[in-house]
Amino acid sequence: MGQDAYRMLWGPGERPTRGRPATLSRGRIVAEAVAIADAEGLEKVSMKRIAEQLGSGVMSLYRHVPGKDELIALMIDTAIGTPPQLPIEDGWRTALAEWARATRDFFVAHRWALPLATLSRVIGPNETLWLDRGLSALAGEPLSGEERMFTVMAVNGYVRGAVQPELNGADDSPEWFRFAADPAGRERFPNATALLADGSLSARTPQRYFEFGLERVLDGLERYIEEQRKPDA
Amino acid sequence: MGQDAYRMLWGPGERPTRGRPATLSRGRIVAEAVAIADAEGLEKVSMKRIAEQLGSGVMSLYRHVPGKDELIALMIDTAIGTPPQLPIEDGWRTALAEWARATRDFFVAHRWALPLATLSRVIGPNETLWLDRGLSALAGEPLSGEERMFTVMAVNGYVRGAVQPELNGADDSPEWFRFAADPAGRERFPNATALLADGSLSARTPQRYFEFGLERVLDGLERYIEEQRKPDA
DNA sequence: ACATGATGCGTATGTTATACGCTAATAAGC
DNA sequence: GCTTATTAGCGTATAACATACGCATCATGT
Repeated sequence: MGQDAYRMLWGPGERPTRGRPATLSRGRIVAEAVAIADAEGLEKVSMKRIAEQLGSGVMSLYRHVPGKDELIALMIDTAIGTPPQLPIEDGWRTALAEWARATRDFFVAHRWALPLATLSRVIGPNETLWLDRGLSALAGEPLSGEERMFTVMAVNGYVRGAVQPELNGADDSPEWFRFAADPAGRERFPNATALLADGSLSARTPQRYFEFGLERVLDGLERYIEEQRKPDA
Repeated sequence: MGQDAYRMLWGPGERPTRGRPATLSRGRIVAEAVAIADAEGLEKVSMKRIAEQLGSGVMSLYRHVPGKDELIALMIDTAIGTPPQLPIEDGWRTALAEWARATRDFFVAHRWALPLATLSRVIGPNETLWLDRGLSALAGEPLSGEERMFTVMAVNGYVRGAVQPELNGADDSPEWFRFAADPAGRERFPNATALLADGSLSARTPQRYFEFGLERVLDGLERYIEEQRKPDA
């Protein structure tokens, strides 16, 4: 499957000139799959449903897509699209912060994408472009290649971690912390209980605290970059 | 399903004294599911397979588990187990770093867990205990509840982000960066290509760079905590 | 006109999870 | 010890799913 997925994501998009011309296309199939996932969740995305939505037979899809796994790999790369232009002129920190916010926007706009993104899979061109864009923010800084990579990964990891509770809790109320209803729970999880006591987490301000954590991560990166810039050590 | 999963994870474990005694048990089923996932991957975990492994009929499993979704929720909480004791006496930073490493160890030991962890689901007692343990590292620091929460989340997010490439690339070679094989790819992703040029990412030293990123994140958190401690502003 | 080659898709297959109802096995009440 | 209530084990049936195969269809190039 890795091989097929790779060819589909990266292979040349040449369409044949001979034979019966296609009414369906890979792009339309993927777009429909993304639309269904956005509207009703990933579990509603089935080959049958996509075909119905497109007014075609189920097996016709397989002329354009090797299988469902590969289709899902395509969904991520299509949904994430091309990254935004970053304000490199304002410095790496501002640029990376913008990159982080855009990444968060993607996961919020396509709630189904976060679990898929952590799946082992082939990375597509658009996603590679996002990585490249993130790295471009650090182009002028005195970091090794691996340091650059892990810097972007640290930011990316934070974004994913911070956005998840926002996606989960969106249904209703704090799904967590029901343990605090009984004394045994309060005793077993004193520190988590304390969070409830001072009224934290009841407020619905995910965006504000996203920024809080992001600043902390960027602070840490900034400190290292500043140190590397000094000619001592 | 949320309701069932919640009751199963948090409900009392009392076994009935009346009726036919059980040969199967919830614990044995979950343990077997985890064993299969560890050895052969999550996609091999089916109700049929679990039953075969336990020498029982498929439908017998449903006497002890409401359904597969709930079983998977249990798998995470069982596999992660109880968190390690942290060296609080050495300060929050050392303690949180230990917590981060233990979290990483969990995801490495159970490769199937990372995508599931990002899924929307009910959090179980063990996972709550991990959160509580992480928060306990910050108990003495001058942070608000929300700040504590997002501090732990920042570390947790970093861990997940940093461990993922390690899990993916474990099969063989760098699945990424095949684009660099042709000039068009090199031109399209100049910054990512540059990483290859200086020999980064070829070395197999994930652990070392895990520590690098972790230190950066902790640096950022430390700076904030130090500032809060000062009586100015 | 005709061969070529690709597309659209109905049918069939194998794999899932799981609802339902029957049978078996034990403990509590008499 | 016998009955009855209560629970566990599980065979069968069902519905949803991805997808292999083969055939009919419809353009293009000769």
